[in-house]
Amino acid sequence: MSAILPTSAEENYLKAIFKIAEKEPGPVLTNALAAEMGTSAASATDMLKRLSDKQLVAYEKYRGVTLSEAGSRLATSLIRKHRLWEVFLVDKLGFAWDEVHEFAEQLEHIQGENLTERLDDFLGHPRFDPHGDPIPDAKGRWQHRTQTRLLTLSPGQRGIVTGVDDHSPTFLQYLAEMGLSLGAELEVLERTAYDQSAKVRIGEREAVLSEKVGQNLFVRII
Amino acid sequence: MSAILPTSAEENYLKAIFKIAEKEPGPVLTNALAAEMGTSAASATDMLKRLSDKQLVAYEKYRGVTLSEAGSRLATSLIRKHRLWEVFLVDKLGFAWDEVHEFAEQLEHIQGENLTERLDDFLGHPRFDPHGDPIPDAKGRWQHRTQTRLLTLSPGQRGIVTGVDDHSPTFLQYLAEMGLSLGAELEVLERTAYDQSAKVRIGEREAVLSEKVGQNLFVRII
DNA sequence: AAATATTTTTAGCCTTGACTAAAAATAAAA
DNA sequence: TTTTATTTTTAGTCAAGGCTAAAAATATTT
Ligand SMILES: [Mn+2]
Ligand SMILES: [Mn+2]
Ligand SMILES: [Mn+2]
Ligand SMILES: [Mn+2]
Repeated sequence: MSAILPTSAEENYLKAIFKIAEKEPGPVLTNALAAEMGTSAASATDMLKRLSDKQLVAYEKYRGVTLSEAGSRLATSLIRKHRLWEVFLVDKLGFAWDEVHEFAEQLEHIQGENLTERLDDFLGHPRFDPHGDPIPDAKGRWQHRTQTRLLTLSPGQRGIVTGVDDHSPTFLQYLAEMGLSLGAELEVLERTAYDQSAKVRIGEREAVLSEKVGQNLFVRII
Repeated sequence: MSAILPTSAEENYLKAIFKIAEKEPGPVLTNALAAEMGTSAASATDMLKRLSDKQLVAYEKYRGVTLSEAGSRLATSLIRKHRLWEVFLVDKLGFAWDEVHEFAEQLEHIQGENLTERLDDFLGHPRFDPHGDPIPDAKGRWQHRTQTRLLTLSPGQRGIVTGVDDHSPTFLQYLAEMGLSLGAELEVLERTAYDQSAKVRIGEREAVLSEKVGQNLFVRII
């Protein structure tokens, strides 16, 4: 029983199912999957049949889909590869954190013996990617970390930037311009009750961050 | 006129045409291309029509095919990427020279702005890949080098290993076991007229190399 | 409970890149 | 110069992964 290799398209769907189920536990619905993949619902249904045939998901018509053990392992491995390649692109090739996603989206599908483990060695076994997302280890175990949205901090509280909940290049570029890279220290000085915007100190600078920013930026309180 | 990106399959065919034409100048025949690609002649004909539609080749039914200017640029760029990734895999990830081809066959197709140039910078602008093959520069210019087959050396002549004409893992592994890596020094001690085998000194060791090895190993005479 | 709205699946079509078998063109031999 | 052999192309088929439009199932209102 030589488990045939999944195609890149299959891998991408598995990853999408994993990500949706992570935020919203329970079966993943066809429309949510299609939206995440940027395809039609009909295409998603097609793919779900293929993944079901390959035992990578448990799919019940009209009821949604969940990953099988094998599907979950594959999705986790894909996320591991994606994030390791992102570390490579930023740490070794010098790309900015908003430039690496599309590359990693391709690189995660490179197949072959030992590549991931050698890359991991070369990078020094990073535990988080350039966006602060955890990198599962070779056995699929996840790092756990307590982080909170900047929005929850009250005036006087300080934090270290640990991640983002919006990975769009525009948001990442905006953060970089504000000096809000991973590891940056900030302190909430004031919060406006009306719109939840916050005046913050970032290193030496002061700035006002909107509710939207507060919602999408993770910090560890110090 | 936004030149649509070629698919991976198209790129592989272009590279195959380039490689055949390199050894055997003139139009490349369908059967030769199919053999190089490991596909049927019918599939090659199909692809030649697609490549011709995209102006990447000049194809005349029954007469063979040659690369257009655009096709030649693409093939050269693909070879550049392939060889740079091979350098990465050997120099940075620590793979052996017989392990990297299949990875590079996939990595060469990764698309996106600046990746190749950043990789080239990171690797220190290597001019040859782990098999001694030249890496064209960003403008598609080729390095030139005088090398000769080991077979042509007479007893008493010494050489430095500069490349191979057979890239099969078995040959590459055999050479590594014999101490014949790139840069290794050797001296021909005797040659047997009957079968063209040669007794050689490799560093401290002595060994007998067959005609087949002599034919597939390139050296620079010193 | 019926009617309506939403979600999901099915049906039918398309492109890419394979394949085999048959036909046509070209090359080699008699 | 015919005949035969080889090479190449065409014709027809398939699977993957998309699409749109129509049908069916499920959920929500009235
Ligand atoms: Mn991907
Ligand atoms: Mn990331
Ligand atoms: Mn390739
Ligand atoms: Mn090589």
